[in-house]
Amino acid sequence: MRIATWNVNSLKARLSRVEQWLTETSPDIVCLQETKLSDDAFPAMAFSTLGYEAVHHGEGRWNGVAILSRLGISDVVDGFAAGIEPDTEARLLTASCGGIRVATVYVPNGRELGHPMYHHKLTWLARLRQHLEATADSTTDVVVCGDFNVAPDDRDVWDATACHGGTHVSEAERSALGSLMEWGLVDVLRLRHQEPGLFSWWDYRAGNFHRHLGMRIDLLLASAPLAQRLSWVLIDRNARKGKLPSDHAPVVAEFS
DNA sequence: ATGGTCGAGTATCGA
Repeated sequence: MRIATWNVNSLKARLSRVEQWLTETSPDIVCLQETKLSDDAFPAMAFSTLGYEAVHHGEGRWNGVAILSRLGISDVVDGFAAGIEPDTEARLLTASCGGIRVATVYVPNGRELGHPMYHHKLTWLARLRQHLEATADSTTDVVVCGDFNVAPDDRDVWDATACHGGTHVSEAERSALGSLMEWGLVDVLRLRHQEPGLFSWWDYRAGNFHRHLGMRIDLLLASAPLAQRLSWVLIDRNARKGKLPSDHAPVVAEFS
């Protein structure tokens, strides 16, 4: 079973590249973020043609998340589970696909340290943990993947000194991500690859991609029993190259 | 020269 996550930075602008990538990569389950589409504008037919059922939770101009599956889709939840303070934005979508509880997440960026949106980011991550507690239990295989807007440790940024003092690397953000993972999730890329410099996002500006100035902020987290079935995992840098790329590369993992 | 580019939409804002 092959599972992928990709922040596409506008599915409208990226559709032809996404279609091409799906054909080449053949994932069974795909989590998308930043579709920037309303539900009405979501191109379900394009994915159906490629063999995917799809669900989308969007708002139009910003945010927007989707799940594509070749293994069926059921028990869909838009946003946080009942009983948790609702999100005013479309950043979370959960569904069951082929026996796995799958959540696609687009964590708030945070803007800058101390900004109201930074505090919102921290509480959002705490609510995501509550959501997992409400929507899955220890007997369920779970995947939580997407754009976390947090680099888990200093190996995950091009220069820890240069990044210090900004968002994505603060202790509070890393701690909030850690709390989420303590629910019982494993960062599967680090099961196979320990080296620094494995990035999933590069700013469009200043030729950062070609200068290797990036961060690993797109994570594929799996519950421990599922993580033990990991066959391989990679970040597909090739998808960041060429014409009209997203500023994020997909992360793909294969489970036996 | 302390920016640099995208994508939303059409003036700026968000990332």
